[in-house]
Amino acid sequence: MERKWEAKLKQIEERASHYERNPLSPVYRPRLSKSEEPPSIWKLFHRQTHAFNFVKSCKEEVHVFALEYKVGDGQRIYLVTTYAELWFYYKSRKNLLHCYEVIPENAVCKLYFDLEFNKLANQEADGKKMVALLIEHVCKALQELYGVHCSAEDVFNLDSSTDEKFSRHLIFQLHDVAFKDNIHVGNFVRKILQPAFHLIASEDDDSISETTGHRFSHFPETPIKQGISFSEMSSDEGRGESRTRNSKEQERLESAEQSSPDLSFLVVKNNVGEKHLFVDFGVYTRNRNFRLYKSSKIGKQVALEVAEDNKFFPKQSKNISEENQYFLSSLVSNVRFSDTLRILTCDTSQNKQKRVECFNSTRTKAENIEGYNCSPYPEIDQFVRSLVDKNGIKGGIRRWSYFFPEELLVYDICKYRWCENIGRAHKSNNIMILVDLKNEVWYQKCHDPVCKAENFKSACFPLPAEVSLLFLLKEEEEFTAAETMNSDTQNPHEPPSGLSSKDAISDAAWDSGLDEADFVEAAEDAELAEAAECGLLGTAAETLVPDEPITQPRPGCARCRATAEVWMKDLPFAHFPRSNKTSGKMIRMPG
DNA sequence: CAGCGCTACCACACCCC
DNA sequence: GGTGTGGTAGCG
Repeated sequence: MERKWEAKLKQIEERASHYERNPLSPVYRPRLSKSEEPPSIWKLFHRQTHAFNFVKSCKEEVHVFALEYKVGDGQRIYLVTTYAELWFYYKSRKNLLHCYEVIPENAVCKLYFDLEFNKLANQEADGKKMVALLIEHVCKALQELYGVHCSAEDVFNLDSSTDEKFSRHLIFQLHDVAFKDNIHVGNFVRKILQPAFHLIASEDDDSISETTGHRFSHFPETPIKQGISFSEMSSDEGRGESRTRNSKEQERLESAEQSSPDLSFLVVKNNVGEKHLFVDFGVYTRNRNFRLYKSSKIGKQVALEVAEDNKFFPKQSKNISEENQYFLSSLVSNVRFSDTLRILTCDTSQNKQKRVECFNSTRTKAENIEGYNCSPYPEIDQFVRSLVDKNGIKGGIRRWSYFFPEELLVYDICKYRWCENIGRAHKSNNIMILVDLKNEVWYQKCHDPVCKAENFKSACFPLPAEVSLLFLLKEEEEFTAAETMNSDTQNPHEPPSGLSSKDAISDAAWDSGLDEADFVEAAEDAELAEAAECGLLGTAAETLVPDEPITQPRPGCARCRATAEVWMKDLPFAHFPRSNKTSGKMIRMPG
């Protein structure tokens, strides 16, 4: 034990001395680029939190993907890149064979399903018919609960079946509609399939896998909110309009309750004969990994492909191939903000209860409901509150939504209605404050139909220093600069001298997105063939970004700035998505 | 050196009748 | 015996 410790200590000292001999170049030297091409972003991380922290610090629109790399134990590493760059390397299907989208917690996303049953245990089951019936039921539910119209033509239907197992993914391509996050999707799915739980519970008490409510109805509970619409004229809560909407909902609910749908087609048996549902409810958890279109599980051959009975066909585009369109459609968290987008929510009854209690306990204070209407960025919430607390009017945050692609936080404001467009407060329409985390600016839009019609967007104002990522990072850099290990960054592609070859490879993987030539070369290297087989583009598992930073950020360079992800991990803004277990500072939303 | 986020299950403590 | 709690194996 002691010897091990001494060896570690010696290793650290050696490394420290190396960094002293090779101090960090103070000047930022951009990498040589062929033309005006956007820079490559291709980074691998062992830890999901590090990957998300890197995303936060990246100016470009990047996403986290999980790659399986070890047969058997399902171990994964995390890749951060753009959709376009991933597709560039991914499309040939010679590499990156086992990729998963990480559906970021708290991010707006599409409605999706994972469906499966054992064919041997359910020989009479007609999978295609079950899918069609499910889609029909879901569309009906969307119509009745949210007034959202859709059909089987809006459902991207992916098949991953084998001889043993029927397996599908459904990704709903709703028009200008999405869910607040995948937890809300899960609540919605559980809600609309509750009669099926009853079916299992009544027939077989041993295999209840989900707790159920006591009411036996079609869609047992109306969501507490119907989702704000960024387009509709709305939404003074508790006043005339929302009351009108609520009574409409009541009508929908009542008509739904008159007849209970037959969901018996959802009941299947597992390989030991226990009853289960065709729908997998385990896929609605935070940061869920969801297998990509054309990826297979490691150790298996079968990839997700367009199902025979798929009825969704993406729009033709000049610039984007059909396959790429399918790929983009399959991505659950690929939802961009737009003025006309509606965000659906679906709370559990427990959360509703909490919300009511919270509201009752704080309403006398006429304050915001702390803890519920807070985003995972408390500093930014506070700043937004300060923006809407002027001229004796204390506005509040009614709700927030997060759009991962643009890193955009959209705050719906209550009480405070001052609109820059008309130079006064709106009489009946609320405003929005949008915080663009990428560009560190905020601006105002509003729900007023006239302002919307002219696509009004206020001027952009910089976020104040205290909530700016740059500021926090700079402080942290100054703090750590003296004691941080430096390395030679003269050429990002050239590993620091004096390190082991293993470290050298690490550095290359650490610092660069492979360009096409690199990629081909790497993939053809016989020694790396196995790793390539695992889909790692020739960067074997041990060549990943280590937890310790080897390069230090170069001031002014967005990409290099980002490599400080390790230093960032304890900063407040880094706790979104949720930070790792050890920090435990993340405010988790109820539920 | 190295995944993550759950849920079901178990052991145990504590309480009450 | 009922209920709450804390740890963990194992699943997706």
